[in-house]
This record gives sequence, structure tokens and C-alpha cells, in this order.
Amino acid sequence: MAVDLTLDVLTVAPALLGAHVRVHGVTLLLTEVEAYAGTDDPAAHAYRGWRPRTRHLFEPPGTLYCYRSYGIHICANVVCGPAGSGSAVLLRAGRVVDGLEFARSRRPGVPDARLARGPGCLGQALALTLDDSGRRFGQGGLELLPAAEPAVATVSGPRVGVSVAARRPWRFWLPGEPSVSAYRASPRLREITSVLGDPHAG
DNA sequence: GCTTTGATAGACT
DNA sequence: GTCTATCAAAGCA
Repeated sequence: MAVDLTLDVLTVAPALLGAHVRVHGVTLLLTEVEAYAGTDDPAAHAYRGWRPRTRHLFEPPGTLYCYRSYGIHICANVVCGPAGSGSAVLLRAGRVVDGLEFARSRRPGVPDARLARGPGCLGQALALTLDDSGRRFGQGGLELLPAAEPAVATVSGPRVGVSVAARRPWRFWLPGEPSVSAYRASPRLREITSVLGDPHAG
């Protein structure tokens, strides 16, 4: 049962848990994702509309959108939702199920369970670069394979490192997976929190 | 032009 | 638990 990427991002995101992503010789089972609802979502890169950097977000569902974070990391998103909505699912973490040798060589000294723990690590394990942004799943060796069966259970919570709309529980993960990254509030949110109180409450 | 800011990760106390 | 390297874009003047 393939995931219909044209559905709402909040439907697509949890449906991608357990799915496989294959690129650059490594296959990853997705264990953690976050939903970003395009121009409706203050935390999304697409919120302020089309920009040169975010152009691939506005391409058809099934497009890969990669961006550079904090100077050194490459994070990957799957564009989804209605065409042109700018919605995407951030791939935060996964478990390497094939191509372990490649992933290990790209992240020397890292235990297998942590090869793709966190969006920056995931990009590194998959050897993603900004040149991969704009590629389409299903073409040129970039594949998105649906989960063999729907996830037994999923959990949701606030998105990591997001300083706005922090109350939207749009992070989804598979409970009990060692490859799921720990929650970290945005540095900016932490400042705000210290003054206004806990934004996770309520 | 110049300043601010991250959808981070790893090192450190 | 806290601190920060690092750099491309965005935002502003």
C-alpha cells in the first residue's frame, strides 16, 4: 500500500514511519519524522513563500528537498500535500537496514543504532548533498518504499528545535526505537521559555 | 552592505 | 545539565 503523498502532510507524516528510503547505496527504515505544513506553518521554511533556497518545496509531491542547517548539516524532506502547498515531511531519524558498510564509512566510530539519529546525521549517513535537492523519489535510484505494514504504534510530540508554533505536536516517531533522537528545544525557545513559562504546557 | 538566526550535534561541566 | 562551532540565507538599513 503506497503512501499517497498528495494527502495532507499530517496524514502523510505518520504514514511514512516504517517506510524505507533508499539513496546512495543505503536503505533506511524511517523511525522519526516531523510535519511542516507549508505556508500555513510559521515554523516551516515555506511559510514566507517561494524563495530560491526553498524552491523545491513548491515542486510536486514526491520531490526531495534538502537544506543546509547550522553551516554543516544537510537535512532532508519529502515534499507532500497538494501540489504547490509547500508542505513537507522532515526525515529526522531512521534505522539502516541495508548498505550498512556505506553508512558506517560515512560516520566512522558511530554505533549502528546512531548512524541516522537526528536529521543532520541522517543526511550524513545517506551522503546527501544540496545537489540531491529537487530529485524525485522513484527516479534515478532515489526510492521511497512503503512500510510493509502500518506501524503498530506511533507517538507524537512537539517538534525539535522549533521556536514558533511549539505547541503543535507534529513530530512522529516509533516508540522504543533506539534510533530516535532526543527532544531538544530551540535555543531561542529556551530563552522565551525562561521568561514566559513552559510552552509545552497547555 | 551588515547583522541576525537557525527544522544541529557534539563536546563539555 | 550547558556551551558553541560554523555558514548560508534572510532580513534590514
